[in-house]
Amino acid sequence: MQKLLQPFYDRDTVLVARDLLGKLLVHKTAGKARIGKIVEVEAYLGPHDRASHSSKGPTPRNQVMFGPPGRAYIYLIYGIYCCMNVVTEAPGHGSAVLLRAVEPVQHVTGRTQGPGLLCKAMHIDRLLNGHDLTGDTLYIAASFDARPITIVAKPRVGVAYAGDWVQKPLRFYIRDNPYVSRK
DNA sequence: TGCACGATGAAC
DNA sequence: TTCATCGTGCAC
Repeated sequence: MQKLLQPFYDRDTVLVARDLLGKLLVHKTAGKARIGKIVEVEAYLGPHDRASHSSKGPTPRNQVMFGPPGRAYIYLIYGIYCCMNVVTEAPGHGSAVLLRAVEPVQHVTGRTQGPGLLCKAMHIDRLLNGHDLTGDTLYIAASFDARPITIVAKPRVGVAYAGDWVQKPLRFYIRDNPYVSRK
């Protein structure tokens, strides 16, 4: 498996988001590698993006979004679920890609359609916030599966408060994949 | 120090 | 359509 390194993440957020589709999310715990194929993502561009956590500037919560690319930004949502993002572009940019759904590949149990369920099934929690994705515990790798995929772009989910940014097509998923969270 | 609310998911 | 559940950010 070819692990994605920092140059992959240090690029335009939309390009990273689209390229993440079909890649493998790997989380190693207790000698077991849990693997899921990424089938749905959303791009959060930076402080100018009103739907992004970085839109109000750096805070203790979102500081890893402003750190170097290739790290995990993981936060608690609604007091119940975790959501995982990968930080993109140069340090200080404040952009990231939210992983919304994966297709189970290995050692993944339970539902994976939706950012909260994805983290639960992959055993990803807030302790991994800020984790370096170029390490050996939590990382993303290119798949052996070279079959072409068709990418669909839609408005993001759950950001109705974001004004002009609500309708931007920054949600991407693999067409016809049954593990995408919504149509 | 208090409080309104959220990049969700599941039940009703 | 409503609710669970709690950390975060901002008002007071």
